[in-house]
Amino acid sequence: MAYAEKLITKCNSLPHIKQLQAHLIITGLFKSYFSRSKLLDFCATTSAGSLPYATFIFNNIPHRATNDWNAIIRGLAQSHQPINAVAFYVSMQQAPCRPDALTCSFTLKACARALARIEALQIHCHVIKFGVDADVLLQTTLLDAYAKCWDLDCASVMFDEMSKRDIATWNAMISGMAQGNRPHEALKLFKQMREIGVDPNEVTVLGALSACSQLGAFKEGEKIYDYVRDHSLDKNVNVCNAVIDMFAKCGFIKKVYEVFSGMKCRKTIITWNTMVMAYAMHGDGVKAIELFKLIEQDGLAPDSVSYLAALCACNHAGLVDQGLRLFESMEECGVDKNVKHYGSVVDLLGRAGRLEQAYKIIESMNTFPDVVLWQTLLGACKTYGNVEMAEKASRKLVEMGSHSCGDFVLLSNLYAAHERWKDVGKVREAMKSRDVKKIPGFSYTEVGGVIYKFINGDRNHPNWKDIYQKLDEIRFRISDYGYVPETNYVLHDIGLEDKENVLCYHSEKLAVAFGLISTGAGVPISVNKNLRICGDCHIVIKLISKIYEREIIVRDRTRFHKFKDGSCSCRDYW
DNA sequence: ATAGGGTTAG
Repeated sequence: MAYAEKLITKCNSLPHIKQLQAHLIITGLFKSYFSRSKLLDFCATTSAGSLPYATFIFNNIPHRATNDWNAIIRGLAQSHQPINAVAFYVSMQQAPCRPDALTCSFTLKACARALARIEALQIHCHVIKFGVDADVLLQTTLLDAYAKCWDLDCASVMFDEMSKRDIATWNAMISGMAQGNRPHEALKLFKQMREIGVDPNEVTVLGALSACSQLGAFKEGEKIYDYVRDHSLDKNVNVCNAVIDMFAKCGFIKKVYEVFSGMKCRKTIITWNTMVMAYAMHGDGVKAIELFKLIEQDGLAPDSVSYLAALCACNHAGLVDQGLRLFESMEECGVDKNVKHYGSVVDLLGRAGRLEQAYKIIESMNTFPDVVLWQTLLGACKTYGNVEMAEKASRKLVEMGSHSCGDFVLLSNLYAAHERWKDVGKVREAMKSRDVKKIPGFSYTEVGGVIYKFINGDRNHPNWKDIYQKLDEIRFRISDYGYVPETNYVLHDIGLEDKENVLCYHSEKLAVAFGLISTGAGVPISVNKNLRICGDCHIVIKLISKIYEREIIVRDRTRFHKFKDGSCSCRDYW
């Protein structure tokens, strides 16, 4: 009775579904589980249906088949509470029917969304127990679930042990690596895949481009863009967005506009947001806001990310009042403010020294401020020497159980600057009593098509001695220009000499020194840092750009710094 | 019993 199944897909509201359900019951088709599960699946997984109603139907089925369970699990896996699918799967184990490959597939999808690694592992055992482990699709689902639950090592083992891999398998592994902060491995896999003759598709290049963005690997990125054009993958808007993002993060703002204006497919809000963010990162606030204003003309509505990008642009360009106006206009534009918008505006006001106003905005929030907000305010207090406000912010951070080293360093240094040594001691004690974590800083730089990674104080590079020697030379030469190390950025509890040493071997300095010794005169040096560039490095690199006559481009966590002739494109406002 | 499942940017 194929007509009933065809009718199901034509339903576009719950009353339609109910009518069809009534029809199935009257004609006796409800008992034939094919039509019934189709109805259930449609009701549980599409926007026309309703998961609660599907559950209601399910509960009224006297003899449930595997497919009935599958429909509900699939619906739950897509819901806001994917973990419920796992609970449902568990209760299915008591039912008379057996789970099949699809049951496992849907449940694994739920595990991936709920970041439930242990549960994914348990389903994996079931997959073997039920004898469906030879299924390539299911193996890929498993691999993807492990990767999404941050167990990339397990995902790799899955991948290595698979006897057959298709394009989706490669894609799952490449995107997994790219999204799991292992961009090197993502690119390695991408190359391997091409070597054995598997043709990347639009999903593959999305993962590979994302890896290039993270690494700032422009040579690799350009090659992928060539491939994209040769294979007409640029008719896919997602691919265009990823290409734009890649060029933006690799520093090629001109290319960004070229790709954007040459797009033949319809732009989405993500395209526009990527563009606004690109100009924000490059410190061109005016251009970013100009693009932001064009969004509506393109028939699209700015969303919360658009506003965040625009606020970020105001931040990086020091457009304080414009940013504030934008922030205040959000409500009437029907866009909800989230903690990131607040963070951005607190940063904006904080940098301008408007600390009281920033504090009031935090107080006015109807959601809980997060750690980052207080850290932002604390940073501004440090800059403007406001001890009282800094204590307020620090107290909040301590209450929230901060384990970040930077928070303690900021407060400690502020006390030290006001010679409140007792308080400095208290902060030191607090640091000892909790397990204060320091996120390791690292930098990438590309020389001759090879990407080198440097960690703070790193001696792993084969030429580390030359690099350190170069840094000594730099230290000597810049002191002629009146350079004094900005030891403010290091905790005041170690000797001055040690402090200078800690600063001197920051990963971005190592990368720049390596660039100086391994590239020819006048060749620009690009460095890519995972954290924000520190104040001392900022000063030193400005001087290097002057003394060594080199253009140095540093991309930090939030933006680009272009150093030339002793000054930086951020105009020391970042 | 029929079919359905995996990979996707800001």
